[in-house]
Amino acid sequence: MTSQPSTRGRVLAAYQDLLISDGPSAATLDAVAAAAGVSKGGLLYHFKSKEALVEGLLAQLREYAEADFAAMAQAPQGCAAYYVRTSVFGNTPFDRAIVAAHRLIQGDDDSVRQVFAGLHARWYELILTDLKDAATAHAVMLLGDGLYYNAALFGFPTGVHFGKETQDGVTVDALLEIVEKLRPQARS
Amino acid sequence: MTSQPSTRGRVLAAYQDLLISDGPSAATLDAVAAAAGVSKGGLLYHFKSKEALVEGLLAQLREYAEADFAAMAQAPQGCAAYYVRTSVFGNTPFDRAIVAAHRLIQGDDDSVRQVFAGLHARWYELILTDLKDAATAHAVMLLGDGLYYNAALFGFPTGVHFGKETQDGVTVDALLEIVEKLRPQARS
DNA sequence: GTCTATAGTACGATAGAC
DNA sequence: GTCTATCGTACTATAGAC
Repeated sequence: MTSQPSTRGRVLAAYQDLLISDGPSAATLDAVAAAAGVSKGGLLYHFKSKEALVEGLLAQLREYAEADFAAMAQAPQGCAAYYVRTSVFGNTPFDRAIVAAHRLIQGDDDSVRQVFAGLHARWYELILTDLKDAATAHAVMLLGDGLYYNAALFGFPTGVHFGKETQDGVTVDALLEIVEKLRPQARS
Repeated sequence: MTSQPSTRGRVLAAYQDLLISDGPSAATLDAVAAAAGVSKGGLLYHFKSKEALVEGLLAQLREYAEADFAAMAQAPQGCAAYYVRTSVFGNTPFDRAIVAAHRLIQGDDDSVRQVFAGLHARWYELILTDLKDAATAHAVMLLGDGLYYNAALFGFPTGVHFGKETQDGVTVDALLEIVEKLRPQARS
């Protein structure tokens, strides 16, 4: 029952949205409070400091991540294809949490880096289970990373990038075909 | 003759180093001036504003980029392999300029984004010439992007990451083998 | 639980001496 | 060309009324 629009939830959502659309420097306490419809004092009642706001964001990210790991482990297309496919920004809650947190990596806060390092380790583990070969697994992860970083850094001008095309008319399906080529063939 | 340690050059180098090691928020005018061994007033004589500092960084980046495009077009191993290989952080002047500028993308400055968009377009063009197929070219670029972004965002704890290994014992050579697998075979 | 008012600090930039 | 001193602003966070 955490999904009701409590003030705390509205503040967190506003912080996330500001990070995604305008970057960390624009996500000041004033701006977040205004976007959430409360005063700065009201915001600081729920989150005692800016660091607490970040922690709130990361806690939410970790929640979504656990659910994603479970889905990935059971994905019928295999973990590798699942990873690449979901590396395209899809505007899901998980995607939004990732991109928002990504924008904080440059900052001084080392805890954000650590969270992403942990996510990466889990993903790699799953892909390796799927593909067996370390180099291939690494290559597939890098491909997905490239997709995600491009989205996170260069973003979605105005809601574009949501479709299937990633660039120059190249579709995700075309990328997935390439990933399948890399899958070690069972000798028959 | 731009390589002599002029004050202007030292300031620019100090700004670059601070961006790479401590991020944008640490690269204040005070910090840059101190690192370069001048006062803030002295710094501002050479660069009238912080924006001018960024422009100086980008000008340098563009210079290095032009030289890299030329080398890439003539690379014996082909453009695709060249791109992936040089996407590993190698501590070259070009690498350092790229990583430093990358840290500014999150900021408000749109000019940094545009420079990287331009670089990407040129690289893609060269790789496509090499590989002929758009989807494959895109995949190779994403692989290189992933390498570079991981380096730029998570960095080099203390000079590590300079060797051939990128992660979990996976070498760049192993990644290059995978790229070669993707190269469309000449029908014989 | 939410507000206003304000303290304290850090940053970018200017002015003017040397 | 480089320095010191200073102004203006924007931000985080606290204190206390309601």
